[in-house]
Amino acid sequence: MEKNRKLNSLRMQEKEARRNLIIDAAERIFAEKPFDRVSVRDIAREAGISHALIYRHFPDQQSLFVEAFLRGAEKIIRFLGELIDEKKTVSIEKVTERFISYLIENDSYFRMMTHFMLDGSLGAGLIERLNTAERALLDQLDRLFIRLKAKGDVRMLSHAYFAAMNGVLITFRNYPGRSGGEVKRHMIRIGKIIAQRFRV
Amino acid sequence: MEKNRKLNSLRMQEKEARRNLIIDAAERIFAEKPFDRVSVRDIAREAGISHALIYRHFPDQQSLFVEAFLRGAEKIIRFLGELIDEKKTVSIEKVTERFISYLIENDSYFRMMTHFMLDGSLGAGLIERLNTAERALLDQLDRLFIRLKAKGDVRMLSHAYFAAMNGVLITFRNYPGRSGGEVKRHMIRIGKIIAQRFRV
DNA sequence: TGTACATCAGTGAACGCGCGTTCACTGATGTAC
DNA sequence: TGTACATCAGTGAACGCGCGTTCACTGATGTAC
Repeated sequence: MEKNRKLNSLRMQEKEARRNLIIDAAERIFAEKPFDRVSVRDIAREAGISHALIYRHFPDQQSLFVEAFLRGAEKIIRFLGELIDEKKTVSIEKVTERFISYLIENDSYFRMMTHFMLDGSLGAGLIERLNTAERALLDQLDRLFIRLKAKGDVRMLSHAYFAAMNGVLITFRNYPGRSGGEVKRHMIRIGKIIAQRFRV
Repeated sequence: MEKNRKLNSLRMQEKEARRNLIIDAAERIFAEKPFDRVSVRDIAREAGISHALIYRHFPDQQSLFVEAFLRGAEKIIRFLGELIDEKKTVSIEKVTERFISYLIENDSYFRMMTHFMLDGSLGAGLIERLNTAERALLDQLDRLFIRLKAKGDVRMLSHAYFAAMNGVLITFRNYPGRSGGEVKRHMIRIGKIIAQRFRV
C-alpha cells in the first residue's frame, strides 16, 4: 500500500518531467521562429518524441502554447520586479529602456502575448490563466508608480503605461529600411517620450 | 485608331470596376468575421464570382488584403483629419475619445493593421504602401499637435501618441468578463489618461 | 455579309500542402495468483 | 518461480480539412480579310 503510493507518485513525477521537457522544447522553438509558424510537429521533433505523444500531455495545441507562454511571462514579470527593486531611486526612463530592450530580446513571447490578446477564440480557462499573468505584471508596475509617489489611481496608471509600451513594440516593429539596432533605438526613444509624461 | 483607343480605355475601366467590386466584397467580409479567418473563397462568394477570377485581378491573396485595408485606412485618416479641423479649439481628450470609438467600430481594419505590423513576411512593395498610409495618419496627428502648440519634436509626439493608442486598443480588447460597452469605456478612460499627458 | 482567327474574362475541377488530431498497435513493466 | 493478464507510455500511419493557387477549358466579343 505504502509502496504502491510511492510508485504512483514516482510515475506522476515522471509524467510531470516529460511534460516539462515538451514545454522546454516549445520554448526553444519559439525562440527560433515566428510563433505562428510553429507546429506541433516542430516541437515534437525538437523534444525527440513522436508528435502523437504531445496529445498524451496536452489536450490540444493551444493549451501547450499557453503553457509555454506563461513560462516566458513569468520570466518577464520577474525581470520587471527585479528592475524596479534594483536601486534606491528608480527612474521610469531607465525602467522603460530596460523593459523595452528585454521585450525586444524575447520577441517571441511578446508576439505570443499580442496574438493571445487579438485572438477571440480562447477557452475561458486559458483566458483566466493569461489574465492572472497580466495582473501579476500590472502589480509590479503598481509598485513602480507607488515608489515614484504617483498621484491618482495607480492601477489605471499601470494600465496606461503597459498599454502604451505594448503599442510602441507593435507599431515600430517593421519600421521600413531600418536595421534592428535602429528600430530598437527608436522604440526606446518613443518609449521614453511616453514614460517622461508619466513622471509628473 | 481613335475608336480603338476608346474601346481599350473602356475595357480598362471595366477591369478597374471589377477590381473594385472585389475589394468592396472583401470589405464587407472583413466587417463580418475576423480577418485571419477570411479566405479567397469567402470573398469570391460574396462578390458572386469564381474564386479563380480573383487571381486575374490580384497576384495573390496578400495583395488583395492590403488593397482592401488601404481603403479602410484612408477612411480612418479622413475621419481623423476632419475631427481635428472640426472646431476652432481642439481638445486632445475629445479627439482621443472619438478616435478610439471609431477604431473600435471599424475593428477589422484595426486588426488588419496590427496583423501587418506583426507580420514579417510582407513584400517590399506592400510594406511601402502601408507606410505611406501610416505617414499620412501621422501627418494628421502632427497637425493636431501643432494646433495644440506642442513644444519639441512634433513628429515624435505623433509617433508616441499613435503607438500608445494602438497599445490601448490591443491590450484591453479581451478584457475578461466585460461587455463590449465596458471594454470601450475602459479603453477611452485609459486613452484619455495617456492623452492628458500629451497636453503639457 | 460571311468566315476564320485572336483575345480575354470567366469558370469548375484539381493540385498539393501542411496542419491538428486520432487510431490501432507495440512493448515494456507491474500485478495477481 | 512461473504464468496470465492489465496498464500505459509511446509510436507511425492515416484521416480529414481548408486553404492558396493553377490548369485546361468555354464562350462571348472583336478583328481582318
